[in-house]
Amino acid sequence: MRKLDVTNSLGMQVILTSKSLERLAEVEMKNRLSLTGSQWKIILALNLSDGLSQKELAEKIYVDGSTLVPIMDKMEREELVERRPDPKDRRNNRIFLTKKSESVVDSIIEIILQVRKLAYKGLSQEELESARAILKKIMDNADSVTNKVKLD
Amino acid sequence: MRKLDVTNSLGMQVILTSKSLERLAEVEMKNRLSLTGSQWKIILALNLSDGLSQKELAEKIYVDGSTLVPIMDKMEREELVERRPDPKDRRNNRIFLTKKSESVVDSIIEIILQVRKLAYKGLSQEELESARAILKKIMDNADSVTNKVKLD
DNA sequence: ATATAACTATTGGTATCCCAATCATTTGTA
DNA sequence: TACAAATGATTGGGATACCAATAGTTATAT
Repeated sequence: MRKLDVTNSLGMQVILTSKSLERLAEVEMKNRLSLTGSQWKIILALNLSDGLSQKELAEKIYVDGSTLVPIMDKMEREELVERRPDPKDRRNNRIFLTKKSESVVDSIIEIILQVRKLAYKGLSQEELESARAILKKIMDNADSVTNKVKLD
Repeated sequence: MRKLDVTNSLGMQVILTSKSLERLAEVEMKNRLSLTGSQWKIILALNLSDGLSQKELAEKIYVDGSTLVPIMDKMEREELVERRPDPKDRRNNRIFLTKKSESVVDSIIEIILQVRKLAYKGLSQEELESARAILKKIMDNADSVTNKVKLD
């Protein structure tokens, strides 16, 4: 019987660190802004480029289009976003931030900066940038196999 | 209105790379072994140390104890694991692999090695190890906050 | 111009995932 | 020893996530 300890592998470390970071951010976003894990990402994405279609938004936050549907339903009920029909192509929904969600953007950014400060303690800018570049390569390798992302 | 593009940050890259790797592994595990994302991790963990309690197993794969309950229910129905009462402490379930799950361990390991080969293409051992160490520090930083100290 | 293909959003089904609360058991303490 | 505190598994509630299939719309082919 072969044995393989994945505990100390890079792949597993990526997965575990991802969970840690998501948890850390989510605790603060929930306690201080009552936002869920995907809501703050969506608000930030729309703050950068309002009026994305649902498909474009899904790609930005890297989830399947169908995952976004119930999330948008809820955010619309909570008046955090607005779905408007695209006059040029009636298949599309165009998503826009509301005044209510725009008012929390600054707080979201503050929390993210605070999370970074905590998470990156004891690490240099060079280390962080080097890790980021390595992870980017790994993601591109993986995606090119899964075909999730077209190669530009 | 402040703007913050998290797209190219290390934190977001960790989260995205994690998703990419999980998807890549899951496609293979599902197509070839009909195993879900958590099932193969659980089988590997038990293959290293059979007879863990549910709590210990949850910690190994870094999920909440309650998350594990329906997963163990299903794996027990599918005869992939067995829950046995702990005679020394009747609060514990001790989890053991079945013959059926032991028979797929080698295939799981093969798939993981194959995934690594694909994902790490073009990267040196030094780069991989350096990235792993940096992520470990970040995880420890994040966990120390989530588990002990309050952010404010 | 019409049939077909491609595309966007949605639905239904299944699987994870967390937190808070609860039950049974064990440990710690007065 | 009795009784409170801690612990492990579970349940219930809410959220996220994928895939496959569908409806409606637009693009493309004959």
